[in-house]
Amino acid sequence: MTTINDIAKMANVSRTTVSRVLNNNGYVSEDVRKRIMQIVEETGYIPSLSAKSLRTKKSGVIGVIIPRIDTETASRVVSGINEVVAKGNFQILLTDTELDKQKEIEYIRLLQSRHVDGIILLATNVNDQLIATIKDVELPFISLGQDLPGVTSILYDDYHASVDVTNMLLSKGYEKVAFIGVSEEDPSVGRLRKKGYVDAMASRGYNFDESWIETGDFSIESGYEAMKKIIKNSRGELPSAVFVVTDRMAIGAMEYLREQGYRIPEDMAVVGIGASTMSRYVTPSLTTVDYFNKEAGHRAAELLIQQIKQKKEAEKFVQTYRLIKRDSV
Amino acid sequence: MTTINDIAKMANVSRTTVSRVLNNNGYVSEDVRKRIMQIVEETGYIPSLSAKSLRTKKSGVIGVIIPRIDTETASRVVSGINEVVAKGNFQILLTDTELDKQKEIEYIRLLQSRHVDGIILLATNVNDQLIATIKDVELPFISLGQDLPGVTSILYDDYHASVDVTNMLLSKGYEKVAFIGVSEEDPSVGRLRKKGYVDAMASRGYNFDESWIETGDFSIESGYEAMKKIIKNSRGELPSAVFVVTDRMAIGAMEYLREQGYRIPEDMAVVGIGASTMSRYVTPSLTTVDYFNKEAGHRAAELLIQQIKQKKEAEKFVQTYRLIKRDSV
DNA sequence: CTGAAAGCGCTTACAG
DNA sequence: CTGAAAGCGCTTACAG
Repeated sequence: MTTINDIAKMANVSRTTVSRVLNNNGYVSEDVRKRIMQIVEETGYIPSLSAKSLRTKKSGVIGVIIPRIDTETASRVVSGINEVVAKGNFQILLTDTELDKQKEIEYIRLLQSRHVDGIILLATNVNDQLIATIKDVELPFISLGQDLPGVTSILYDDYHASVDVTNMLLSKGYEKVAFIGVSEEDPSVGRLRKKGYVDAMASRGYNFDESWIETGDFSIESGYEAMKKIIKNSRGELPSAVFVVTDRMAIGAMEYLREQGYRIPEDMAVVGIGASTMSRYVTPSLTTVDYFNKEAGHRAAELLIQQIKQKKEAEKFVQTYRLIKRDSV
Repeated sequence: MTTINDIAKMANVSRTTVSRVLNNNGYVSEDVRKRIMQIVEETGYIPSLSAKSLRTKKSGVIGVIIPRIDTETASRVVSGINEVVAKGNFQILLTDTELDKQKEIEYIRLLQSRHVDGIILLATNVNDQLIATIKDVELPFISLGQDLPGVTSILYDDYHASVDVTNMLLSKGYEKVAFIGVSEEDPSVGRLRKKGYVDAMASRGYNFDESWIETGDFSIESGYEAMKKIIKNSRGELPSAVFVVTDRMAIGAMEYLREQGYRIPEDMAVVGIGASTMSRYVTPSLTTVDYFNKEAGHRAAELLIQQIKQKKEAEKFVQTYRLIKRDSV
């Protein structure tokens, strides 16, 4: 491999000078600059960023921790992050926890040892060990989607989105609204979205049966199963609508309803969250909430880069959302 | 930041010894090992992989170049790659060309400068500059989805899949098969899939009108537009089926057909390629071809890791595929 | 079983 | 405008 020393020798200068032209800083005579650039071209010399990073303490890499990359939400976010970091000449070191909580923690440590310049975490849960681990991180750190104490967090407005969805359903005359959520270990998707539903129902004075509430695990199949349980358990008192906290589970629920011959929305209205591509092309098209995941990714990346340039206090940002009304309601 | 020297001092040993216990090689007395591990725990010391990598010439990072991460195919592949590299304690440095050909080349160089241990490229086109760039790469290199000369390539069986789809349509009595492809700059998706269609039609003695062939750009909208053009241009001679080379474009085509009141498959059968999640939940469900993207990712990662351990000759692997028959035919 | 020394490929004061 | 020297944090023969 050719190194800076080889180039220096070939150009008859010191490696200091080569470094200067490569990084474009400090004075170098036009002559020398040209000579060096020539040689760099000819040899196809590629400087070692490991060495540079060891020396400068900056790697130009930002670490991203996601729960699963093969998910529309995550891939949109990563795409958004990438768009802005690429402009700043950063690359993404991607780690995928495959939904394993323990790995969130492992990867935080790993990314530090890899000397990334900053970390963006898409957490699926919040626990003491995670919080403790993050507290020790001295790098710029952004949490996306979960509110992590002491950490700059970009949040979706889960509570209000959920209230809005429920109210919308109620206003349209669907009084018996069922709910399919996820585990409350996930504060954002599990707890807040459920709380929005519960509060909206209560504040409007509507009762709901416990049998109308089921829990899935984000998969399409779990939405299908949850819907099945709701139908089975609600003898007599069939709900007239179901609010599902993710589009994928909503699609599963629709699948079950279709199989059983229920008409959507006449017999049962369905709403999801996520504005997945699928939500638009399914029949009937699914009413859902757009969380602007890509923009959230942009935001996260911008904030991280800002923090890399200049350390800041932890702040909280709440993203906007938009209800998309379609044919399933 | 605490370094290996700090640990050494605190433990009253040389950094050589610390290195030995950290890497678990060479003899170290049980006593000393324990003492060191203690201190490592207490201080939360995290070794610098940049330094290690500079010294050992191995980074434990593999570079992945994709055309767009927010695409089901790409995210499945990346997920597959990640599953196997993570087991080998590698991480992925992700670069997204955003469909810019020039960036494929830039990123190949960039990844080299970052001292990745190997590169997996998902190319969308094949040109001389790209081939020339790759030839100079001394790292283990795998191409996924395009046949790159001199490079180990994992290929989908585009030609035969395409022949099979066309024959299936023909056998079912759809004699007038239209085709929506992509630019032939993309040898796999553009050229081979089209060739399969053309050859199958010809070898069975079916004629097809040039107006039945349109080109899209992978987007749903482009499928919609292509379908519209086919319908508009084929006055009188309306095709009875359309073979679309990607699911997304097929969904777009279906959308147009539905809007115009054509029944699928009675008035027009539709087939895609990709086995996207959407293809299954759209109405009618879309007949498509499963390319097993995740498995392709596994394969790519396995081969790359093999090559990292031991340099090998370039080989070509053709993945299997499966026709999934559903309601759109 | 343990340590001193060299070196990986860079950058950056410092001096001229 | 240019260079010699130190140092970033590790690992690895080599010697004992």
